[in-house]
Amino acid sequence: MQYWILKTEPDVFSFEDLINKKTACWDGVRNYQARKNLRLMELGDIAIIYHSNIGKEAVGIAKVVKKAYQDPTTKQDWSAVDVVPIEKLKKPVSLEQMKKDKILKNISLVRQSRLSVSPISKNDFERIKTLSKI
DNA sequence: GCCAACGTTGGC
DNA sequence: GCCAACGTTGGC
Repeated sequence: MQYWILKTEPDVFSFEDLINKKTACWDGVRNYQARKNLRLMELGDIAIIYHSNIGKEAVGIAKVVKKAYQDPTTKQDWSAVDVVPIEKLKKPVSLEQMKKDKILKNISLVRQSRLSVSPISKNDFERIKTLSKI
């Protein structure tokens, strides 16, 4: 059981879009490190959805419902997974909050902002959940 | 819109 | 295989 952060630009695909679609194919990843992470995802793994550029905040939680398969948007060797929304965070957790937070300031989202799929610890996940309820 | 950080590409 | 040039991402 692993936790992840999935980053998306909300004007391209937002958490609201995910809620509306119910199931989304998480495709378009074109980064080897991110691909590696995608392929490590297991059924039932949990992902924080983070909005980059616009908002710059964690907005919701999703679950992996289909393991990595061929990205349908390309013939090249890239992977996609399917996710469903679990819950919308009551209060989004901003990047600024995470940077200031003792626990979260070292997560890869903060340290390596370009990586679109990255693992986080259960502890980090719980911390984000806690912050979203304050 | 700018720039820093990072990844990728291509010439040697 | 190295490294400079270039492209992309994302925060500010």
